[in-house]
Formats: sequence, C-alpha cells, structure tokens
Amino acid sequence: MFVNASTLSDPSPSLVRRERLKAETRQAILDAARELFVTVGIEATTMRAIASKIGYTATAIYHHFRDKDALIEELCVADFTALGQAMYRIGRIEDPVDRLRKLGIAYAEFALANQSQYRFMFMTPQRHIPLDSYGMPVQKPDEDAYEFLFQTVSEGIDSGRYRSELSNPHEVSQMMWAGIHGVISLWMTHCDDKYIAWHPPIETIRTLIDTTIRGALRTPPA
Amino acid sequence: MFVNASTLSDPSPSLVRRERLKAETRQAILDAARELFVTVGIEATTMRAIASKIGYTATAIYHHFRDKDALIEELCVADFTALGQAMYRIGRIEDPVDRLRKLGIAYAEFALANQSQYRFMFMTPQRHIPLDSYGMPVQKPDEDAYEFLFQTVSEGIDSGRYRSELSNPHEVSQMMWAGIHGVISLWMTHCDDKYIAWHPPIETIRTLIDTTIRGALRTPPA
DNA sequence: GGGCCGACTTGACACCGTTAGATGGCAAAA
DNA sequence: TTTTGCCATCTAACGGTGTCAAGTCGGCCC
Repeated sequence: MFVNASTLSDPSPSLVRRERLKAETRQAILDAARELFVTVGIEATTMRAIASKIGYTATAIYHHFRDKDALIEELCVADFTALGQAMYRIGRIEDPVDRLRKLGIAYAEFALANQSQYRFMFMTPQRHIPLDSYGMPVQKPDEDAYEFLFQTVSEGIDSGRYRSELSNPHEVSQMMWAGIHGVISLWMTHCDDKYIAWHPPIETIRTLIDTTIRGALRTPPA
Repeated sequence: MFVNASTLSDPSPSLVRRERLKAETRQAILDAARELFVTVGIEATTMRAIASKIGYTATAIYHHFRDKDALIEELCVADFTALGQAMYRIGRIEDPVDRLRKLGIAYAEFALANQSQYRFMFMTPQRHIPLDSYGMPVQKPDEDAYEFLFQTVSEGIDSGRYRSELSNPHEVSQMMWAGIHGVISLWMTHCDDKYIAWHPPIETIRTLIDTTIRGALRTPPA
C-alpha cells in the first residue's frame, strides 16, 4: 500500500498542534477524574462532575474515552505501572527470603499510600486489567508485581530454604500476597468499626510477614 | 394510662391475621432480595426487580424497609448471626492452638459457601453492622465471630505457647483473620484473571494457617 | 473562499432510588 | 347495613445517573 512520504516524516504542523491539544484535554480529564475518585470515591463521582471540573460537558468525555469504565481502566493501568515500579525499586536483593520480606513491606506501603487506587486495583471485581487482542494482559514483565513475587518465591524454594510442604510457588506466592492484602483491605473497609480495636496495619503486616516466613523456613533463626 | 385488657391479652383475630400477612410480605421481600443479591450482585439488583419478582411495585418495599440500605442491613444481620453460629459450632475444643486452626477453617468454609453474603459483610465499607441507640453493635456475644477469635488467641497467648513477640492478642487475631480474609477476597475478586494461576483457596488457607501457626509457636512440632 | 473534519454542546433516553398522593379493600363503629 | 377510617399497595413524578444522536462551530486544506 502506498503511503505518502510526508505523512510519515512531516505531518502538517497544525495537525500536530491539534493532536497535542486533544492529548491535553484527555490528560485534563484523567487528572480531574483521579482527584474526584480519590476524594469522593469512584462510585460517587459522576461524568458530569468530572467534566464540569474542567469546564466541559459530560458528553465531551466520550470523545476521549469509550465509557466510564474505560476511564477507570486508564487510571488503573498507570497505578499498576507505579506498583510495578515500586517493586522494581526493591531491586535485586540477593537473598530471596530477605527480598520477599522487603517486597511485602513495599507492597503494603504502596497500598497504604494510595488507598483509593488500591481499592479499585484489588478490591473490586477484576475488569480494570487491560487485555490485548489475544486476551492476554498488556503489561511489561518489568512492571508486573505478581511476577516479581512469584520469581522471588520460586528462587527461595529452589534454594531449598523453605520447608518441603511449601513446594508450589504459586500457592506460596498467593499465601504471602493474600496475607498482606487481607490486612490492608480489612482495615480499609472496617477501620472505623467501633467494636474492633485495630492494630496499626503496617505493624500487623510486619508481624505477619515475619511470622509466616519463620513458619515457612526449614531452619528458622534462633 | 388506661389500657383495655383485651388489647393486651386478646388482640382481635383480624389484627393478628393482618400482621401475619404483613410479616409474610416482608419475608417475601427479604427472600427475593437475597436471591437477586446472590445471583446478579448487590449493586445490580434494583428495587423494581426485587418487587416485581414477588408481584409488587417497587414503592411497596418502602412500607417494610426504610430504604435499600436497611434491606441490605437486615440480610446482613442474619448472615453475621449465621457466621457466629458456625464459629460456635466449633465448640470448646480444649487446646486453644488447635481451636484457632479449626476456627480459621470454619470461617473460610462459611465464606466460600456464602460468597455473595461474605462480599457485603466484609468486602464493602462498614455500615451494614447494626448499632444500638448507644452506638454499640447489637450482637449477642455468643454469636460474635471476632470475639471468638480474640478469646481463642488470648488463651493461646496466656498458655505461653506463642513466641514472646506475639504478645498483643488483637494484633495476632487480626493477623490470622486478615490472612484468611485476604485469600478469600483476593480470589473472589480476581479468580478469573487469566494472568494468575490460582491455587484452590481452601488449600492456600490451610497452608497459610499451618505455616503461620508454626511460625508463631515457641516450640513448633518437628 | 468553500467544503470538510472533528472537538464539543444540546437535548434526549432509559434507568435508578425515592417520595407524595390516590386507590381500594377490609375491619370496626354507628 | 351503612358509614367511617385505616393501611397496604399503586400511580405518577422528581432529581439523579450513564450514555447516545444530532447539531454547532471554528480552524485546516484545497
């Protein structure tokens, strides 16, 4: 198929400018939506509210996003990337057991620092994870948090430091992940229940990680 | 104030009959709501759908329940009672460590068998727990699941079988609870994510409980 | 300078939870 | 037997939601 050279090498300046403007409004929508989601909650923010925050009509949003879910999803992708990078920053601590511990703490800190985002990343039914045309998730492995965890657990198992019952890396990964997630999500949904004396979640998580790892090691430290 | 004796001892039969009828419709509403909540989800079931399921108009519901939240709450109370009874059925296993293990399994089995209920008991912001006029939760201690857990953990700590770091019964209770809750809630919201090879949640929970308890004991079994 | 394109608005639709007022049937009173 | 009154239910509506079809209007291209 013939393609005009200028289309590729030198798009008209006005077109470039118009696309830049469009990208800017798109970003403005995302920013407004993010702030509202965080402050009043995702269910309670309306398309009309997002739009009027930046001087538009609700229907204008539909020129940039298919629907409200697509808008949520876009923000979610950014959050998954941020989480992945927080994991990545743990870097390659050599000892897989120590790395697992640090990974858990980093995950918990991310969740507690970005509660609103965390809520719709992991506490609402799946959707929010973008899939490519083959139905596989689009996500650079470098930024896939579960992959990090799984890798770290696998190395620990391979190194022979965990008890023989804990031979399934998926089970162990999910056990560790779920424990931390449980503390966070339970606290987030029930922290102002009067009938429970809540212990600070980050401390509970630290204790949980230590206890679980101790119970998982073949020869726990004295 | 003068009260006619017949009002107390012998209310007119027709009045009794009318009240029974009213109670029956009330129950029909609860049943219809429960089924819809379970099948299509709590957000997606409309007052109109609940009503039409039993041949009424949506507004009829408002003569039996203040609003949709009150309807949800009523169902929730029943579920908390059922959970408490499931805990109670564990009975007084003498060994507090063994009892903790059994309590965890029973909790998980209840959650997995009543997923829809579990979702709005523990995975949505607090509300749903009825408070009395003093702001304290109305719940018979016999049926308070957290109290059971806390009691069991406390006994374990008092018996001196847990490591000295684990001296705060609230922290330990919340750690155990959250671990199990985490497996369940993560699985419930993400079980059909394609990019994670989910291990059966009940097995993960069993392993988690065993591992955590092992890590918590001063002298774990060989 | 005329036509086109596309970002945005207007106005509407269907549906939601919820309320005020009408309806109709049954029980007690006269 | 007739009248009265109560009360469970319905009809109609309100303000809100996400979303869509059609119109407007300004800037770019030929």
